[in-house]
Formats: sequence, structure tokens, C-alpha cells
Amino acid sequence: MVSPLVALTPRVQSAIAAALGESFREADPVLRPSQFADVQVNAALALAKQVGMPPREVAAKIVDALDVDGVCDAVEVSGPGFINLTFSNAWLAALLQEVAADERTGVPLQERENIPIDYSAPNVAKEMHVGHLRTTVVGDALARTLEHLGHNVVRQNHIGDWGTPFGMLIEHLLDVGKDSAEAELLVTDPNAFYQAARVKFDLAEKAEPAGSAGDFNTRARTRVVALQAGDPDTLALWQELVDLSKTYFNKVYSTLGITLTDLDLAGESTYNAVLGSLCDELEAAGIATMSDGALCVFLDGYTGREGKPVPLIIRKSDGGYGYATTDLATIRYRVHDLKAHRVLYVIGAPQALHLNMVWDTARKAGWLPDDVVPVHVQIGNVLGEDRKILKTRSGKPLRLMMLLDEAVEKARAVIDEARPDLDDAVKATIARQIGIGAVKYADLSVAHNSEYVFDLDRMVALTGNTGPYLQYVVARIRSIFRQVAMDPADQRAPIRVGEPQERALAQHLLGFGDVVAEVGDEYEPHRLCAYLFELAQSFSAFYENCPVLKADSDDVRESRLSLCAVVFRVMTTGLDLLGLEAPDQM
RNA sequence: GCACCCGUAGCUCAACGGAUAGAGCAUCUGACUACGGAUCAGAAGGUUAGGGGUUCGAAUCCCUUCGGGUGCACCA
Repeated sequence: MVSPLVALTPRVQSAIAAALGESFREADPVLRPSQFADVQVNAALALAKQVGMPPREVAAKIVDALDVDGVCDAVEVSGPGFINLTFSNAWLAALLQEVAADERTGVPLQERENIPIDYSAPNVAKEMHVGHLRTTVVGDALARTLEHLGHNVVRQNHIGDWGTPFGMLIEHLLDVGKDSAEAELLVTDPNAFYQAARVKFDLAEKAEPAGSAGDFNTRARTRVVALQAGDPDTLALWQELVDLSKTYFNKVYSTLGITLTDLDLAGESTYNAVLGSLCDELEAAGIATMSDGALCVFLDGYTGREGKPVPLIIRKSDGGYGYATTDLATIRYRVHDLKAHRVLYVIGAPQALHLNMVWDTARKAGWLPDDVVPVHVQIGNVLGEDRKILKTRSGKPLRLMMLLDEAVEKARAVIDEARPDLDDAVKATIARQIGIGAVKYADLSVAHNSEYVFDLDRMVALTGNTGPYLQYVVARIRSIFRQVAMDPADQRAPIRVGEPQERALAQHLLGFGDVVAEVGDEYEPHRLCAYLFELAQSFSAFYENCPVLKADSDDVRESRLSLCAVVFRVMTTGLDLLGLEAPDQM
């Protein structure tokens, strides 16, 4: 079960070995997709110097030794020394036949690794913003993809459920009562709750004379101390706060179709019990030292303003712990307890410095062996029309649920227009699938580390490189099979490749496995998006030029139905790996 | 000041060191009793921010200038 590129590699390697000598067998044959043929071999150019012959001559020798009987119709040397290969239609058809019969549609099963993936990580009592949306959506796609490639993915939702603000939040919850309308805001509009607490705190803090506006600030501070000391009553209140926020998170996840559950929660508080001993260990090992009353790790190569060394503060001067300490405990846990081979952090790009310091410290402490690779999948900022980080006009973060509702509304408007024949419930389902899919696809289709301009209208557009365009292709294929009253999965007739559009489509389908593997290796879901978009275009061209149900002969009709069935499977699996649903009809 | 990310068509974005830098949107031209036109075919649009270097070959790697973003001691 291999793609043409993979199938061809050993043949080219053999030819290179035969032409230039065994020592070159392991050399990269440099196979690349080509605009002049199906694939081009660039090895001759790369090896010419080592061999001491002109590139074209090297290419000619490789071609002489190349055995591609039954595989290629044409082999020619072109330009400075490119070798252009053109596949035979029969070979393409045979390969595609194998993919069609393969349960995995050509996606390789990789050697199983344990891969914790840190993603989403919203904060308790705070609204998730578009930044969270992006790490959530990208992280989930990577989790799905790596799982599909055969890995043991351990989802780690490192929620912000610990730290200084919780004193203030708990006191506010106590003031309003957990069953109050105010407390309900934690589920419906978390920022409103947070802001209310904040305002009370600031008011009490700035009051003149001190205490004239109540004692909220001092109560909040006392509460933090109680929380860190593990006071049972305080912990119970904290738990209520977390539970309310969990309800909100789960509402968002279920709306978005994210695979995270409560079982994946591994927030900062998880590591609370080990923070003290962790600091002691680092201090005893001489890795951490006291500075200005705080316990810090200073690492080579990290200098900040005015050339001063940048500390990783693991215990504040007031004795409290910040996120450096929890993050250290986290990586130690993921390596030691989860037996991680790779550790993925799908987190905003601004955290790069912090993460690198944490990893370096962990390496120094022996908690992060050299063979375990931590990866920061940097999530770029989401920008507004003004190219500044997306916020509302008043400068506040956007409410995520409102944004999603708006996307669904826009999709609904289009459905109402295009399909007045459908009943309300069906239209509502489709609108949700399209609206949510549009937003997710927009996040996934650009490189994760690039910033991009958020534009809801462009996302829900039904033309162009958008989620809805891909979903539309699936709906069209479903429609074809509805007409013949068949399940695409049962269509197994032999595939023939004749027309140019059939050929292009077949060839594109054969690349699916390679792309999925690439997404897993490089952590770049946008490659799968690009692949699926091109597949959709390729299918549309085929559909336009090659009648399926009205084909000239039964053989051709059956073959084309089989092609449709493979496209359907590749499209639906691909969309599923991205976390997108494909509506039955649109 | 130091570090990281970025600068590609009017706009939004692509391009494992490979030939003439590609898509979508927008613009313009075509194809409609259409297996779902929510489509397809085509045109136009570029000194890849500037300058050096490495290489047979650079948007990609190195150096440098300019421009933008983000971090850099007790929030997470």
C-alpha cells in the first residue's frame, strides 16, 4: 500500500547504485512532484559534483540503469539534468485499486509512540478567545491525525486553574452565592464574572482611606494563602468555581466538535503537591539559587534587558509558585509517568522563551532525556482587520460563543436562501456543520505559526479555499450514490484510468497517505487542508468532464463510481482528521 | 539593548534547496433545460522588503540594512 513516490524510491536507488556505484545507494534520490511530468528525479544534479561528471551525463546513466517496466510510459532527461517520469495509466489504476481495497486508504501505520499533546488550555473564570480557539482546533487535529497514524496520544488540557487570581474569584463567588445569576455567568459569560471580581478588588485596593470600600482585597489575599495551604473549605469553593468553568469549556468543545473530555483535564493544580519538593531538588542540585528573595534558575544564553540574565522564577519571594514551577512538574510527569517519546505543546508563539527555559532546566535536572523531543507548535496571533491582535472595539477580547453563533447564523442565512425545501431541523443541523466547519477550517488551513486576519465572511464563503467548499464536494458525491441507492463503501468495481481528469484525480488520491504522514511528522495540518482542497478541485474538474451515471458504457460507469467512492472516503477521512463534519446534503 | 516570529500578486495565504514562485478572493472573458452551476474553462496580475554571500540551483540556508509583531524578575 504505497504512493507512487514511495513505490518508485527503491527502483531509483537501485538505478543510482548500478550507475554510480553501491556507495550511492543511500543517497537521497530527490524525488519531487513535477509540473513537466508526474515525478522528477533530481539526484543527478545533486550527485554530479561528487561523481565528477556533468549532470546530464549522470542523469543519462541513471536512466539507462532504471527499470520502470510497467510503471512508466516515458522517461526522459530534461533541462540541466532532471529526469522526468510519466506513469502508465495501468500502473496508476492498479495502485489506486489497492488503496480502494485498503481499510486505511493508504495511510501508513507508524511505530507506536506515546505522545502527550498539550492544547486548548483555557483559564478558569475567563472567556476563551480566538487564540484559545486556534490552539484548540489545531491541537485537536494533530491529536486525531497522530492517533490515526497509530500513536498513543495523551490529550493534556492544561487549564489555568491555580494561582493568585483565585483568591479574588473565590471571595466573589462566596459573595454572590454559587446558585446565583451572577455565578451562572461563569458558564455563559465568564469574563463578566472575572471582571466583576476584578472591579471589586481594585475598588477596595485603591480606596482612600484604606478599608473605606470594604475588605474585599484583604479577604482575597487571605484566601490565596488558604488555597495554597490546602484549607478544605477553600478547596471546596475552588472546586465549585472549576466545575462551573468546566461546564463552560465542555459547552464550547461540544459546539466545536473537539475530542477533549474531563478525563483529559490536567490543569496547573494537578501538580500542586509536588511543587515544594521540586524546588528543593533543584536547589539541592545547585541548579536553582536565591535572588532577590526568589528561588530562580539562571541558564546560559538567556539575557534580557541591559544584558541582565533572565531568571526562571520557580518560587516567588512570598513563597508562592508560578507557572514556571507547574510547567517543570508537567514535563517531568509527561516524561516519567506518561513515558513520552515526543511532547507537543500547542501554545501561542509568545511563550517560546518561557518554554525553552523550562525545557533547558528540565534537561539540566535530568528530567528530560536527550531522546525525548519537546515540540512547541507555535500558534500565531489572530489579527483583526487593522492587523492588530483581534479584540473588540472597546479593547476587550471577543466572546467566543458569540463568534461561533454568528458563524452558524451566517451559514443558516445561506441555507435558507439555497434550500427552502428543507425543514427547519435539517437546516439547523447543516448550518451548524457548515458554520463551525468554516471557522475551524480557517484556523487549520494557514500555517500554525503565521498570523492571520480573522474574517468571518471569508470563512463561511462557499467558494474558494474554505471548509464549505470541501463539504460541498462530499455532499455532491453522496447525492450521486443516493441516486443509485448505494452506499459508497459497497462500490468496489475495477477502476480504469482513461480521461486526463480521471488520471489527475487518481494520482491525487494516491498521495493521501503521504500527506497524512507529513502532517504527523511536521505538525502541520494546513498541508492536509491544501491537499483536500486540491482534491476537491480535481474532483470537480473530473465531475464536469467525465459523466458518471451517464457514462457511455457500464464498465466506465462502474469505474467512475468507484473513483467517486474513493474520493468520498479520502475526503471524509481527511475532514475527520481535521475535526470537520461532512453534511449529508447542503 | 537582547532574543524569537514575520515581510511573497490589489487582498487573504501557499510553495521537503529544484526548471517559467502557485492557489483562493476581487477584476475581466467564456460555458447554462445543469448526473447538484454552491460548478467549470480561460485572461490579467510578481525585482519573493533592500543589499551581500554559500550552492550546479535560493522565497527557502548564512551575514547585513530597513520595516512590522511578540517576549525579556516575582500574572499565567
